[in-house]
Formats: sequence, C-alpha cells, structure tokens
Amino acid sequence: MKSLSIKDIAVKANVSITTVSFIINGKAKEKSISEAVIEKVKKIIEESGYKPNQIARSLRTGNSNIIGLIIEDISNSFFSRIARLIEDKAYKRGYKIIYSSTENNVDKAKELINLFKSRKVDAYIISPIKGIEEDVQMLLDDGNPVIFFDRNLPDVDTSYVGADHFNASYQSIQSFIDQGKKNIALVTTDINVAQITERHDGYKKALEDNGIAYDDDLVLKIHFNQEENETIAQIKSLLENKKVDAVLFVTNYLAISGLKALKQIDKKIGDDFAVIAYDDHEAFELHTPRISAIQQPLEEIAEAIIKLILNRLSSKGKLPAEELIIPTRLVLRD
Amino acid sequence: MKSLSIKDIAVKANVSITTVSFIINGKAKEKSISEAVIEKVKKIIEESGYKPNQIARSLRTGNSNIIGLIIEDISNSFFSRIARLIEDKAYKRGYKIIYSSTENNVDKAKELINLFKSRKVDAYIISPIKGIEEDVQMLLDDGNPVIFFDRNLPDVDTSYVGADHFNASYQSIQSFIDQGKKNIALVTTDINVAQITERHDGYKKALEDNGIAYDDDLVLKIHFNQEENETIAQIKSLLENKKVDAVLFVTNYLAISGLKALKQIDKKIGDDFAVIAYDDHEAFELHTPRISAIQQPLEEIAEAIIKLILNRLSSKGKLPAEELIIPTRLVLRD
DNA sequence: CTGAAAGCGCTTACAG
DNA sequence: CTGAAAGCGCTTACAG
Repeated sequence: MKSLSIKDIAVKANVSITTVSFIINGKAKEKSISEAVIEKVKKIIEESGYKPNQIARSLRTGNSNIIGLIIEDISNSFFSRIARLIEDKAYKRGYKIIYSSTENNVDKAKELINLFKSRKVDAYIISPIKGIEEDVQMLLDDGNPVIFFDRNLPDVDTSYVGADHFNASYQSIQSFIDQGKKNIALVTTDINVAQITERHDGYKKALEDNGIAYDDDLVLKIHFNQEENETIAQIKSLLENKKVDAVLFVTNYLAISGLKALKQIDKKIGDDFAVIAYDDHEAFELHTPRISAIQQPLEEIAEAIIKLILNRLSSKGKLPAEELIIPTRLVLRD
Repeated sequence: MKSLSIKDIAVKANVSITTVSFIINGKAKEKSISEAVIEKVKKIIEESGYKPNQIARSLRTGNSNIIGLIIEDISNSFFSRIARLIEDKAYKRGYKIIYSSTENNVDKAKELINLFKSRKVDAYIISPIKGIEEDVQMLLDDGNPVIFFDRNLPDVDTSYVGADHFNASYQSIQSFIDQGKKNIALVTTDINVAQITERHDGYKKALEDNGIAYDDDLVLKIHFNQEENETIAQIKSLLENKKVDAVLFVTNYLAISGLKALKQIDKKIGDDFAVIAYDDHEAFELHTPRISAIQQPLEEIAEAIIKLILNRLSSKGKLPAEELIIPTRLVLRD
C-alpha cells in the first residue's frame, strides 16, 4: 500500500498541487487562496490521514528541522539525562533530535558527522573528542551551527556550553583541606580532553594554593576502556599502598568502581577518610554513608544549548562564538 | 558553501552521472564499467570528500537504512542500555538508529510514529503503550516491519521480544516464601501495560500456589508520573501500617524510592525483612546490604530484536509474527 | 562499455 | 485567486 502524495490530495480536491502545498504550509492567506478551497483541502487531508513526505521536503528546501546530537555514550546517565532534556526542549520548538554515541572512537565520531551531514540536519550538538577538529571545521565552513557541550576543543572556534570543571574540582579539594585532609588522591582517566584536564588542574591549583605539594603517586589515571575489575584493582592498590585520607573521583562511574574497591578492602568512609564524586548518581544518595558529589545543573545546560542553537538557526549562522560556563554545585552529604 | 553533488563529480570526471552512481553503489562491475573509469571516479570522490545526499537517495529508493526506536524514556537506564546495544548491533549491519522517548504519552507516541513515517524509516522497534494500536496497525498494513519489545499489545499481531515477566515475578515470590516470609507486599505502578500486569499476576499465582491468601492491602499501586516524595511517603505508610516481611518492587526506580523510604523510617533489610527489585541497578550492588534483583538479559534481548528486524527487512515483511520470551535471572545478594 | 531521461514528492518564482 | 513548470540530488530501466 503506497502512501498518499500531495498529488493524490490535489486530484481529490480538484486543485493544483501548488494550492495544496500553500495550504499545508500555512501560506494560504498570504497567497490569497479562497476560504472555500482551504476548507475543502483541509478536510480531505484530515480524512485521508495524509502526511507530507519530509524527505521530499528536505530535499527541496535543504533543511530538515532535525538537530543532530553526538555524545560519548547514551548509556551513561549524564548523557542520557541531558539527551532527554534537550529532546524535550527541542521538541517544544518544533525540532526533532536524533542522537548517536561515539564510544570515544574518533572514526565512529567522524562517521556520525558524515551520517548527519548526509541527512542534512540543521544543526549539531556535540560532546566532542580530539581528532574531529577538521570535520567540525568543515561543518562550520559550510555554515552549519555547531554547539559543543560538556567538553571543548580549543582549536575550533564555535560556541560551547559546559560546567565550570576547574572550579568544581578546586572547591572539592578546598573542602577536603578545610576538613583537615592532607593526603588527597585524584582518580581520573587517561582521556585527553579539556573537561578532564580542567578537573586535574583544579586539583593541582587547590593543593598549591594551600601549600600542599603535588604528588604524582596520588594521581591514578585509569585507562578509558578497561574492564571494571582492573579499575577496582588499581584503586585498591592505590589505597592500600599510599597514605590517603581523601579521594576525588573525576567521573561518577569511577566513583562507583571506587566504592566497590572500598567495600572489598573494607575501608570505611568517615571522619578519617572522605570521598567526593564528580557528577551525582542515584547510588550516592542511597549509599551508607551517603556520598558527596558535584552536581552539574543539567537543566540549565540543556536550556543554554537549545537557546544557542535556536539563535544560530534563526540568524543564519553569522553570530560570533559564545562560551557559557555554568557553575556546578558541591553537595556535601553526611 | 554548497556541498558537492553527483553532477559535480560527473563533470570533473568527464563521465555521466549514471556512471558515477553505478560506481558509488558498487554496481560498476555488474554494469561493466572499465577499470580505468572506476579508478578515475573513485579518486575524484576520494579527493573531493564527496558524500552522496542520503535524502535524495531515500526519496528515490524509498528506503533510508534507518530504524526508528520508540521507547518510554531514554533517561531510564534499562532503555538507555538497550538503546545503546541496539545501536551498536544495527550499526555493524549498516543500519542507523534514531530514537525518541514517548514519556508514556499516547499523543507523543503517535506523533513519533508519524515523524518516523514521514522520514521513511525502514523499520520500527517500539516499546508500546496502550492507545497506539491503530497507528501500529497502519504501519503493518503498509508493510513496515514493527517489533515490540519489553511490552506487548495483545490486540496487535506483530513480533515481540520481552522478558518472562510472569515467571520472574513468580520466582521472586517463591524465593521469599522459601525463606519463610508470609506477608509479602508488591509495590507496582498504575500503568496498565502487559509487562506490569504480568508481574502482578506472577505475584498472585505464587501466593496462591503456596496457599497464601492474596491481600489487596499489601499491593501498592504508585501513580506513574507523581513526585518521588509522594511515592516515598506512600511506601513508608505501607511499611508502617502493615505487617510486611518482604517486598517485591516491580521497577528499579520504585525500588530506589523504596530504599529511601526504608532509610527514613530506619527499617533494616535483613533476616526478618527482605527486598527484591525488578531490573538491576548499579546502586543495588553498592547498597549496604546489597539488594537482590531480577536481571533482564539486555544483550540477548537486543540481539533478538535486531535479528527479527533484519529477517523482516530482507524478506519484505511476509513472515508471521514471532514471540520471543527471554528468561530472566534472579540474583540473590547477601 | 556508457549516457539521456524519467521520476521520487515536494516548494516556489513566475505568470496569468 | 490559482496553476504550470523547474528543480532539489539521486537511481535505474532502457537504449545504443
């Protein structure tokens, strides 16, 4: 069963497809189509359940009302929650979102950009990784709005929305120090992206400002794609072999592995050992004791992203790049 | 800067667009294009970075190599993890996935179906809700493959992949009874969908088979979209006012609210009070004590869905509907 | 071995 | 107040 086309409607209504098109697109008034014709055509569209073929429309107009969202991993709750918020907000403004995960793989990221490009998405929201600078630059050169979020790529001049990772990290370390901690470890990843290095830098600077020497042995860099068991083993080894009285985990999944490690070596969080996780997680509120965390204001981030995108879309990409740094919130628990 | 078209390539190579098209689509051999021409055209495509416009291709061929995935809520980890697995598997077979959330809203679900329809997706994977039967039937009548997962709609005759909710629930209750529990509560939702009612039925049947009377007062139906605080209050009220020595939570987010409720009234899980959650969650392994859970085999479910879809796609929708019920795993912890 | 031409379903500048 | 026609970028049956 083939679906209806504009031509079928035109035939049924005994008018030209031009007329039908004007009516569908709300240009009936402007083109001074008579009320009677408008009514008749609308009725036929209604009854027949006709839906315009968006593919044909896109081919003709060159835009799609679709925004492409490229993230690291949709199964990570930070991204899935952001995705959901962006989806909602875009939807209310008549835009649809299609999203896909890069898995931190440069080739997959490039393929996704090409996929979206070949689908003529109207704009791109990207949590970028190193190695896609050229591809993004080409998008920009072609006049596509591109917004980075969560992470930035310094070599690309486009808008960015992200949390203030440096200060979040700095404040966490400062709060440890205020509690009298001296041997503060950092569990981070070996991914070389700005938002991770900023967290590392905040850690360093806070130590420095408080006259505490930076000790590389207290910084554990976990390899990105490794098995969780190995991560747990490395964290255990850090805690067993070094004197550590506080740990900042740079992502929530590292913190979760860390909590498992603590359980295995039966090390308790309490007065003499403190923990903060970057990005909150349902498990932390529930944990005994409850785990402190840095919260990124997802709602604000999503809203900022959508605003930037819509501005760019309506002004045909002439706007200068903007950087929006959103403050985080440190939630100290128990 | 406009992007290149097949015509640009044809002009540069001094051949017809037909020839270029054959080469792009791997039909060069079959159409006996000379090696020299193939080489020349491929080189030009390579150098220029030309990517065929998929929109034009879709309009012409009528298919898109895109599978639409419609779920309840991408920010729910069950769905985001399934989405990720499906995405991976589809991707390896040359299909892209676009997904969107219904938020359990019939109108939004219908709109999404229309959106995907107007984009000519090749197939639909849907976690359905009541009220969209007609819309799905229309898709099927048009010859589109549609696979339901997680939930089924009895009135629609299409393939389904889902966990064995009835047995999972039955076994959980049986395990409570084996531990000597007598006053077993069920915390469920008021959504009227098969996979929830099956869990309820499993609960009933297990009680019955063990000669325990079903008590409606021990079944708490939480309203779907309510504030978490209210949910917590209702669970607290159940536990404080009734004699309860075991609870099966029918979804993991209800279990999480339940754990918060337990914390607030300081009721401990242990020998005289047991809990099982439907769908595992990172928080459960970490909780003290660890929380037992029913695991759905996500990998198997995703694999089964993709297989069904690809079969249907390659056989042009003549296959009879299949039902795949995947056994779950009850993980008893502590 | 290769190309001209029709057609997918729309939108829109132009003409009347 | 309305319509004929060009064109968006492809694919493919047909012809040579």
